[in-house]
Amino acid sequence: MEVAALVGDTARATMLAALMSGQALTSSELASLAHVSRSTASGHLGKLVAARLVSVSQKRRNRYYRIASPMVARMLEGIAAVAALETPARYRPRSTHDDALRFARTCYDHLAGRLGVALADALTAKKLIVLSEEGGELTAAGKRFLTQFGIQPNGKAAGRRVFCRACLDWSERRYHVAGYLGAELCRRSAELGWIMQRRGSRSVQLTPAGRRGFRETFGMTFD
Amino acid sequence: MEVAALVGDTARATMLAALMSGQALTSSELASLAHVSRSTASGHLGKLVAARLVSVSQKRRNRYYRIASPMVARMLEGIAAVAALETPARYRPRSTHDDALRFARTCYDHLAGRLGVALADALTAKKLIVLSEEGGELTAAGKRFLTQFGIQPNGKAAGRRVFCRACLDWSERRYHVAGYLGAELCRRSAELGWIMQRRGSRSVQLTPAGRRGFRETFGMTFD
DNA sequence: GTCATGGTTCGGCGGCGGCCGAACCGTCAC
DNA sequence: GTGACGGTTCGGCCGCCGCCGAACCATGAC
Repeated sequence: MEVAALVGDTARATMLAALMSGQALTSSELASLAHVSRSTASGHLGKLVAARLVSVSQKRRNRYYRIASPMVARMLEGIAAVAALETPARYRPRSTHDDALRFARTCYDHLAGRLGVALADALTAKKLIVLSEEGGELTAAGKRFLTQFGIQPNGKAAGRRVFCRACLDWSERRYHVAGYLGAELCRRSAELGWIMQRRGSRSVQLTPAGRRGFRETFGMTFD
Repeated sequence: MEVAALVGDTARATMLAALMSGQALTSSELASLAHVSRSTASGHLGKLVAARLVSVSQKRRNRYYRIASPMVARMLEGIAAVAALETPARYRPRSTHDDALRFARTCYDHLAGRLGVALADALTAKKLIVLSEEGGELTAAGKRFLTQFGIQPNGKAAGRRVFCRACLDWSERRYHVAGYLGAELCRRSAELGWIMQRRGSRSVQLTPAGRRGFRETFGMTFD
């Protein structure tokens, strides 16, 4: 299981966590996020690429790294879920950044945290989706709704991956929506300016427009 | 992600892999399987228990270790699936033990390998279950069949966990049946003497009775 | 009681691998 | 051309952690 050993190193784990935002990041950015020198980061990234955990693409002078596949993302989710369980009632430092992550973040390509779980709850309550640990399904009403919301229920990308899947949220310990649907919900929310993501961070900010939009469209409230 | 670091060590990974057979094993057995001294194994197991990846129970003079939860098992499956992908077309040593594992093994509590995938295929072909990446479902015919086969579709344990779930088989790169149904199919097959498991190994042997049984009951053939 | 067995703890050894800075290589701007 | 910038490679240092054997502590058989 040398894969686990790769993920086991702190610096590499930090880089992978940053890449789990779904963004493509450069070697230098990752170096600074992981608090190591560029040379060290380069070495780590080389190993990750060799192991096919991340892929790299050249754009002008920069090299952009990203998670290699949804399968890798799922593995990392799984590890994070177990890691989150592991801490019993112990003292938890709770930085403000942690709080931000708990509120809303991206999980590779979909929304997670309180926001992600609330969205899943709202969709369920409105009977637009049926979500269970085994997967998820879109209702007829859901199909109509999505089209109206700006998501193609039959988009060309939809056929190539799981349509709707429940993903265990490590901070909320409940499920949120992943798969094609989860990714599209996240993409469309960003497109509408409801959420914004800082570069190099997984945390997601809810804009005033988003606060309004999620309320009016999904009946969600915050605090 | 110190969880990954724990799994990353060769000796611990070997122990976890052995425990993924679903059996409870003693410290000494795990030491010998991982080719380390008892003292070393004891240290490793202490860490795994502390991290809640494995649990331990005392029976007479022996301490029995086992995977702590289905969630941990799922995480390990996920890592194994990625690890199996990682190797491109490279040279693969292929020992006879590996071949045995590829043919049939347990994956925590259900069947995997060619046998596991073939069973999933047979159940699907007979329209007893519907299996997809997102999960699985039992048909009405499936419910009748299971009862007759000796599995309670509504057993008391069924409510506490996912009923039917698709688990990615790392050797076949296709799905087999996991969840309560997967576990019950495995349990019942062993009960009928169709399969046998060697202690400390994940590999599963198909008995002559099993060869007959799987053929007559599920229409499966081997080689 | 004695002896055997299963398991953990302790102390010390050794090596893998992560870390850095310096040097180096391309690409781009000018 | 020169200089700036992003990235990788190299060499060497250092420390963590996995390893073992020996001692120790149980429990159980007799």
